[in-house]
Amino acid sequence: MRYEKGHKEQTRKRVVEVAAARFRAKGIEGTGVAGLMADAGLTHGGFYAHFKSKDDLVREALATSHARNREKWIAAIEAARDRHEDGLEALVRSYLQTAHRDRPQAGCSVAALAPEVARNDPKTRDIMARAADEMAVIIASELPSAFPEEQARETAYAIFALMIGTLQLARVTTDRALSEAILKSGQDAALRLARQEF
Amino acid sequence: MRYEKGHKEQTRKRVVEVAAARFRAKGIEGTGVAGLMADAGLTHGGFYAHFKSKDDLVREALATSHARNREKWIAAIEAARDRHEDGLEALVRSYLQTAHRDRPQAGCSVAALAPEVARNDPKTRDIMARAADEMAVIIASELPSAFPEEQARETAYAIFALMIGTLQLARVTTDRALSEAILKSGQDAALRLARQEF
DNA sequence: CTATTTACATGATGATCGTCATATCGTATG
DNA sequence: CATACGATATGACGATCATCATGTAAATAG
Repeated sequence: MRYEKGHKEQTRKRVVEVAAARFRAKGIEGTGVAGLMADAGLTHGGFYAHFKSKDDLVREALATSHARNREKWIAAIEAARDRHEDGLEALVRSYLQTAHRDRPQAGCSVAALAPEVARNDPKTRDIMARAADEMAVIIASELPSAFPEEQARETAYAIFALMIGTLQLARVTTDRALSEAILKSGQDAALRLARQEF
Repeated sequence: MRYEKGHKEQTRKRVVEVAAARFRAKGIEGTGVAGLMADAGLTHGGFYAHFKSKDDLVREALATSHARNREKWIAAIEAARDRHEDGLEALVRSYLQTAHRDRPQAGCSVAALAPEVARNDPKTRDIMARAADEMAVIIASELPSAFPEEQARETAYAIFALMIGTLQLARVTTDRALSEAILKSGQDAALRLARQEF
């Protein structure tokens, strides 16, 4: 064998990682296979030894982005717990912050790619739909216990929708002060939805 | 002159109209100049007699989509007023409905294109940012008068963010029942935000 | 009724797209 | 130490991309 054992697997992982970042930064259609491989330190030729198509990579990259973000969410909540603070508030403030707005390549794939994925095939849409559902489950688990279960799930989806919509509006807005204000509005509204009684 | 007076202007308008629909349906990068012109019943050659670049058309198409949607919003509110119903509720329910989810080509350009526009140049981003601001103004004007002005603007942005995020999640979700439930969650949450006291 | 004008068509530019066939070449294995 | 293997490179495929130079034809101006 030309390379050490496990080299191919490692390379594959690196390509998926690079892809996950580039898709979020430049869009799926905006990312070419050649540039992708170059970013991973390779040429375009080897691509199809790893993936059967670009769509195949798209699905894997979406799953990877989601897994990473999910970990961040859980970490943010647990860190808040350790400081005896509200988990959902920590999550919302961490999500709707300037750093997240300015670094889509490392951020939420739903906020960065939802409309583009919505135009994709059902298999790819399903990956993001499942990701969104998992996010909603996490949010629901941090809602005040006063929420009836059904209401919790619905409110969780609404809070997640508010989060991605707010991040997108903040990213579109060129006026820096207004963009910050939008992030803050989103934070406040999300927490109001979470704390609302029925 | 080869064609009657005003023919060129009419053609240009038709191209912008077709573009506004295609961008929302297939994305900006997903829409080629050739296909666009074919849709308008023309060949690709004449394109640059009308627009100095594709980016130029993108900006015009975004402005057109927004203007159309703004009219729809105002019409929905006024129709509700005539029936002595709440304008904002009518707006939210009209926006977060199955027909809008299933017809992005005729729907809100912010929900369909925000992340892609966020990656575009500032001039293009500004067009959408201004559109979003106008939508927020409309929402704010329909909020209960109990809202202090500053709070109204912020809540309006949050409601709009919730609306676009909800529509996107509903479009990604392949499970039809869940997609409907997401739309309903968004409706309820938006109205809760609107009716909340401070 | 002819000449001029101009909206659009034809066709080509070089770039980049996704995909694949084949060549290379270093290392693990014999 | 030689060899066979396999991970990646080279290079090409046809398609499509945005853009532009030039050709054509028809309606208006004279």
